[in-house]
Amino acid sequence: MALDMKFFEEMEARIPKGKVRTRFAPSPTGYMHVGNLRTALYTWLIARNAGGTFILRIEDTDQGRLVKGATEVIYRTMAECGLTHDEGPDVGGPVGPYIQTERRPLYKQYAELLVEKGGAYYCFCEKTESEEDSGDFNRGDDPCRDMSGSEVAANLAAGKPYVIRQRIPHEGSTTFHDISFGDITVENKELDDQVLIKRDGLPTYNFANVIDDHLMGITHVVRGSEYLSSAPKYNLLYQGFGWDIPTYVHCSPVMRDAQNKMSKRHGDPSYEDLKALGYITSAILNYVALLGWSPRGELAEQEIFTMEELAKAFDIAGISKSPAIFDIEKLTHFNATYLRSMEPAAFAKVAEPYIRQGVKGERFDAAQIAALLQARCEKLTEIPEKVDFFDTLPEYDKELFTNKKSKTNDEVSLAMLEATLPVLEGMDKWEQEPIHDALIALAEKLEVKNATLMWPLRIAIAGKAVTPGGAVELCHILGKDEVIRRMKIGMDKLK
RNA sequence: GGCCCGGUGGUCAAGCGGUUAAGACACCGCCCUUUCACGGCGGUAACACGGGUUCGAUUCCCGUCCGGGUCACCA
Repeated sequence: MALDMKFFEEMEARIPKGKVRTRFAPSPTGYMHVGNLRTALYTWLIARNAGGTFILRIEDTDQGRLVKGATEVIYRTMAECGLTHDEGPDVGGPVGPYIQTERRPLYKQYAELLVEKGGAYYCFCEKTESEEDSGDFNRGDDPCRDMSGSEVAANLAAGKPYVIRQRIPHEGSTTFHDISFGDITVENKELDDQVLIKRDGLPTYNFANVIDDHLMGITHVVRGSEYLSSAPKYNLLYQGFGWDIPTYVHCSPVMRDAQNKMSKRHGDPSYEDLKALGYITSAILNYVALLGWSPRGELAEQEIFTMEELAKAFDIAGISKSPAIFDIEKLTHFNATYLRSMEPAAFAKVAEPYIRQGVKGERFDAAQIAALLQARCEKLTEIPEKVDFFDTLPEYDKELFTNKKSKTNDEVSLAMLEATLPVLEGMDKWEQEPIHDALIALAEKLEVKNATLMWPLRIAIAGKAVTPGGAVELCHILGKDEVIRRMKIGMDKLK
């Protein structure tokens, strides 16, 4: 069992030094949930904030959970979100490969190295039910732990299946440092001799992670707090190899409510789902960034951040230790804010497909409708039902003509429409300004408030109480002939 | 259950021994107004509880309670 020490030296020589290097290491499950997205974002932010390197690594050591097309979801999401990686399976880099199954031989060699150094041992025990049931089988009592070298060699030679386990000291305690949780100390006897190399020869997550993070020169390990309790074992592993321990940044989970994490099983939305619900990427990212992190000092009250601003402002000290409940209402607020702050042309572009769901064909100008919508929609998906009246005048009740605040009833409404009809019919320039001026002038002449004149007109041409835009805007978009046609229908209702 | 972590309005959160305890979402009023919105202004609402330490605790320590995580040949 001679180890090729030269190989280890060469691997060591490849590791970039002296710069911040972070990595996002998802397993390809085909589903980017919000917590994942946030971890990816924070990881990216730490790298960008420090002018460092951001790496994408695919952790696919679980044979049973492979999902086809899952890595594509990851690439697409990262690209859409602007979480660009400097090294990864698709772009390469100095410490590849970046897919764990392609690194398979590596883990085995390092496990053997660790055995050599005394930090691990071969275990030939059967995987038994009783072990799980009894619960009082202490992994420190594993009979293989102290097996003689010759016996191990004999078993190996006989082809007996085995796993490689980490040898945790029975005595003492281990302290690790997390940048937001501080020092955490655990008694070694609380730790078990976890499996490093599985019976199938593939590494466990816990082992592959340490090997890869070291060989890829990762300086900051960002991950969910569910790994907090296995962190001491990681430290022992690093120590066993004699490697530097990276900076740990553990993040508390994103919750669906006070007691449950967001999960696919509960039907909680993933990044993709949120987009399908009408949320835009920039708003999602901004909201997620603030879900568990907040800026300090000068920026403490700022909520709207571009990715650049975020990269500049992001500091690890601002990461929260307690779990945060995902509040879709607040996301909605961010979404609305982002939609409103877009350039009108840009908004028209993202809104158009949704407008066309409600307004078929090219009869009406989508850009004009978009202009009315911009201040009135929080989610893109609410657009179609807001604009459906353009195509066809809905069936409506004449009750709508009565509005207390506008001082209208059937009688008044009819009078207003009768007075308005000839004015509009006489207009030769069908533009917003002239229509507006003519109607305002008419209201003044009739000595009624603007609303008294506008309300019945808007109801007649839209057939619904709530519309994007007022009577003038709607008249303009609908066109003269259609307006007059709809007004007459309204008047008939009122007679 | 053992071990680890956390606990400021309904939610996200600032605060780091002395504050009228920020801000945002949501909610409620008012203003603006050709509907609804946008925008503007204002309001309701919090330091889990009990002990310490201290001249003084939301801030520090201990206990209780509540919540989360973890105890896999899953990640």
